[in-house]
Amino acid sequence: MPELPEVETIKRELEKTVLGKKITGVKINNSKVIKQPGTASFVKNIKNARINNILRKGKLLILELSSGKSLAVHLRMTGQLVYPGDCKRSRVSFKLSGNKWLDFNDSRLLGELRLLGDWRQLKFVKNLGPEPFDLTLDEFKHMLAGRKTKIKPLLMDQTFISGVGNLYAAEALFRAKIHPGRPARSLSGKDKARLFRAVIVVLREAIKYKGSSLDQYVQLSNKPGDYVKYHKVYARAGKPCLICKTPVKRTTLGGRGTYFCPQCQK
DNA sequence: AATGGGACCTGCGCGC
DNA sequence: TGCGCGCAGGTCCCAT
Repeated sequence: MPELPEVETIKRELEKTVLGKKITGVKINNSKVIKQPGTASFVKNIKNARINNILRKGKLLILELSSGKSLAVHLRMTGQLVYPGDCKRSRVSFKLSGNKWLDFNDSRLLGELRLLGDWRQLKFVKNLGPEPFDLTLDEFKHMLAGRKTKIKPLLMDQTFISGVGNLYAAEALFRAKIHPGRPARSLSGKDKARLFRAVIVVLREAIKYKGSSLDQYVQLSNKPGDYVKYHKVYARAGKPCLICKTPVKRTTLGGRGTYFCPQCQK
């Protein structure tokens, strides 16, 4: 489940390996993941373009091309980018100068590839909230003020802040000792400060360890990320809280599995 | 504004 | 051993 740290990890590896390379060919094994434009036009318009710049906006990866177009990649749940790839399980593979392939894998076909003129015009991008790293504590506090929503779904709302998903929301709330169901506006100043710091720390640590490979996420090199061993609550239902030994609880909030310690998180 | 549901999808683990 | 089922969660969309 790629969130900000996973996508950032891939972005940094792409910069080291494929930046400046030319896309010399495209192999499409399942056109379902190509949302824009049609298949033929996608192939025609991406061929012979050079990868000029690589960006990340929230969980969205953007490859700016020499043609003036950009390739936007959203991994959603099970998307992977692998380089060099082998084309075996890929939905779409890009042949790059040097004759190695960049594979887009996606077992569940929920991921998205788009080739477009100006990625800034994408609705998803326009609606994105600020990156956590770009915020000050004061700004964060103001954003929570008056919000009735439960804090965990709010953290995961990409129009509120961008990049936090189910896993890192749970980890940040645990570290901040805040119950995931608390209305956002009920948080005290100190709560907000702890939460803000926890979000930043968790994301930074996860980037440092190259992401969490619980499910399908892998780094560009096809190796798993190492952050799972530093998880404290996610997917630990019934296991003792690492602080107080109370069994970790699992509930559903906003339709998502939610893990927390009923003793530590108030 | 907030909330809840369904849709998109496939692979996995579970119970029987 | 095999089968059906629920579930995993990122995003969009619709209803209330």
